[in-house]
Amino acid sequence: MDGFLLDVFFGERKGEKGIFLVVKEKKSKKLRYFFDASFRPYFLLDCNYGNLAKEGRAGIKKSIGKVISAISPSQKFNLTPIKKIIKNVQVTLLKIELQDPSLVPKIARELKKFGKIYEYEIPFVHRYCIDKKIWPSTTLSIERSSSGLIFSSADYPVPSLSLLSFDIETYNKGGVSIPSKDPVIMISYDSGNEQGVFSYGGRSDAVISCNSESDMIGKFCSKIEEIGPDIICGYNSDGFDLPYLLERAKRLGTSLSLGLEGETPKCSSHRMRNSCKIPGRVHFDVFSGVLLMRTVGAIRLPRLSLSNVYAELTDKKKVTIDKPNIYKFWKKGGESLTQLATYCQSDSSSAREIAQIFFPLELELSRITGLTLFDVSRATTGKMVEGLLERKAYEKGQIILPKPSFSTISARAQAPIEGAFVKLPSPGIYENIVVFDFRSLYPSIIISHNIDPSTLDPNAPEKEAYVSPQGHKFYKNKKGLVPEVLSNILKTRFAIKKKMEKLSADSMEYKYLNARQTALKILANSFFGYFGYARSRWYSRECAESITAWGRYYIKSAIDFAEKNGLEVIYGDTDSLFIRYGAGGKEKVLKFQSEFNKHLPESMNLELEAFYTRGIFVSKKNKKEKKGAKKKYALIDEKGKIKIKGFELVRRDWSPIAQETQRKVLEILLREGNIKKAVELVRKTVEDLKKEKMPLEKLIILTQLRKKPAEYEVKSPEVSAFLDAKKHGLSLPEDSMIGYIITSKGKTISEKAKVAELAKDYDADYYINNQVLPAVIKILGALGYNKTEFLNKGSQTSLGKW
DNA sequence: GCGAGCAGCGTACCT
DNA sequence: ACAGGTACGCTGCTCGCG
Repeated sequence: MDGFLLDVFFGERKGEKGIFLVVKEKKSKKLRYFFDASFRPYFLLDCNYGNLAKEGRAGIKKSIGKVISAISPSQKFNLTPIKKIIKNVQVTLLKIELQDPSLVPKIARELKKFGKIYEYEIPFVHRYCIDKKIWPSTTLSIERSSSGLIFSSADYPVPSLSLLSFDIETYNKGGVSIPSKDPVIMISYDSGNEQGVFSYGGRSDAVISCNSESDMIGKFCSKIEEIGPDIICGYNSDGFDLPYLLERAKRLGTSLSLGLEGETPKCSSHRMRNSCKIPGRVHFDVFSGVLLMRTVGAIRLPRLSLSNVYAELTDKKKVTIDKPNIYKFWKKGGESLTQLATYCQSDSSSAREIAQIFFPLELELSRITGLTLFDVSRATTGKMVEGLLERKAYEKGQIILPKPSFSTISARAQAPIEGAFVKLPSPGIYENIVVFDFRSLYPSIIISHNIDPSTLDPNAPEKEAYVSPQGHKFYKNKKGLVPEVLSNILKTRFAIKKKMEKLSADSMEYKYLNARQTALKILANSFFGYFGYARSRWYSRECAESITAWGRYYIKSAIDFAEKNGLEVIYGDTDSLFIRYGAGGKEKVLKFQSEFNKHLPESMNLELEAFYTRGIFVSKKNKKEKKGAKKKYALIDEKGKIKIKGFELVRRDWSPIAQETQRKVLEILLREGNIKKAVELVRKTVEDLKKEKMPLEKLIILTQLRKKPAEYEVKSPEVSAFLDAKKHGLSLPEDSMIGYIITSKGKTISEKAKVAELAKDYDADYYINNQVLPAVIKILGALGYNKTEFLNKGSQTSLGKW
């Protein structure tokens, strides 16, 4: 049978316990389960197998037997020798096969006394896929034999997968809905071809009327079964919709059969995060896709609410509703119910739209890493790298390194490695700037110097090794695991990019390739972090610090080389350098680039990022020494496009009025170079603030509380605003974004800070002197505009400080 | 008792 | 729960002075 491997999970169904594969059959295009109970979980023991006497073996068997008889007496086990490479040396280990995966870590720990244990904490589903050499989210052929399932590759394209989104509304009279008492009042879905809203109680043409909550849940489940989607998605459905529905169904004594063949979702909670499987389909929580986008820097939003994310990704506004009154809309019925239905439907539809944007990327990440779609969509980049390395290590016959112990993790975390180099800029405004950067600096360093724990050897002869700036040696000949995996990733990505050049950007092929190259890029950029990640299996301090040391070496070499060629390097950070060039200087900088590239290893390259007509660097604030500020600059390119980094206006913890004023000042200076106009603008803003006519929403400062309020040592304005709000009976979730305004009442700034909902006025002096002026003064200062000038022409009071 | 100066906390940014 | 480098506001302390 040919099909697409949608999911692999371990569980129990119809009395059968084991591995289930969920496959979309090629012919029927239908989903079906394949059950395989033949594969045994196992771990490895390094007990000096070659010299293991009979008594030793008997001792091991006895120990295993002891644990088994205490927990699960009917369990069988099996011992066989197996060869693995540990640190470049082939050794024979004892493979201990068991029946129940949950016994693996327990028995492994018991056998520690006989030697070092390995591969006892590999998730069973992943273990199965690795050993069976099957890749989730790919097509394959399956045959059933007496000894379980047999796989071979099937060469046909990935079928299109159907995606249905849903959303629920809950009764919320008491503020936050509590699943033990507040019913689900509405459910909507969108499959692309079909939308619908279920509700009960009131009547409206916009809803399919149900008799009760449980009738509604039943009708929803029937609809899912009828449509039979491959993927079910929602927004934060791991954290809210599915656990809520499950709890309601349980209380109502009804089933929530959203899975294939009536299976019900299974929710589990792991380290604060909840996840819900829907057996036989893939439950894709769009929110986890959003989190991934945030970690790779693709989106940056103060709040990751559905409406914010939707607006950011599609440039469209979503229907909204007065959320605290949702229960009233429902109760009222009629037009109100229609309104609520429209809102609920729009939540489903926008979640689906976002899911469609992310899905191709998630699919490729799954295909590349070998993690299931379910797992990869919930994985951090560290988990993805780990999954891929586990597989590749197995393919090469290498041992999968163990997870570090708690004490190892904390020891690693306490000794951070030295990072990148940042060149100190001189404050000022510059004309004609060119920016060069090393694309994929760290990945290319890893490849060109064969950096890997297995190639690291302090005793390597200098001739046979790459020697890092601190003297770590890496063998040149035998290719390391990470360099090998990484160079395949980069090669593939390069080939894809080349292919894309010939395609039109709106073709299906282009979109698919773009998702694939993005997935490869995300992975490539994660390997360095994984070496230095305290919880990493392949952690290597030497590798991580060699990478950054070589990184510093290369960027400094580029700067030196440029300066030796008479060029002025004004700034550089990690892998980039900013050069000022004079009249006719374009050829000169391009010549520098090509000359410099001749000195680099093959896989490394300094590339031209862009030419800029003007740029501004400022000095640091509140420091006596007039040093330039790093990681803060504004540039305008030859097409008039402005790029701003690090300034207050890109930081959400500054008020919109300060951000807006700073943006306008930078724009005026970059586009027109008109200082007077910029100063005039600032003065006008200050006047407006002083008249106390500034709308309050322009004064809201956003800050995230990253700890529980009680855990703070210092009572900062945002903490103080939170506590004040709580005193006023406002229910704000802990660990959330606080929007506050500095009001006029109070002595310290913290006392004056009130959450936006409670603020009635604002402290003009604070917004002038602590927000707007600090945001612009350094910029104007960089242009030789000094405070006396400001004082003379400026209006009295508030400018006095400057 | 009080303001200046500074260290440390804390957040959000850059690559 | 991928890395380190950096800016900078605010609180709360120390210190010197009266």
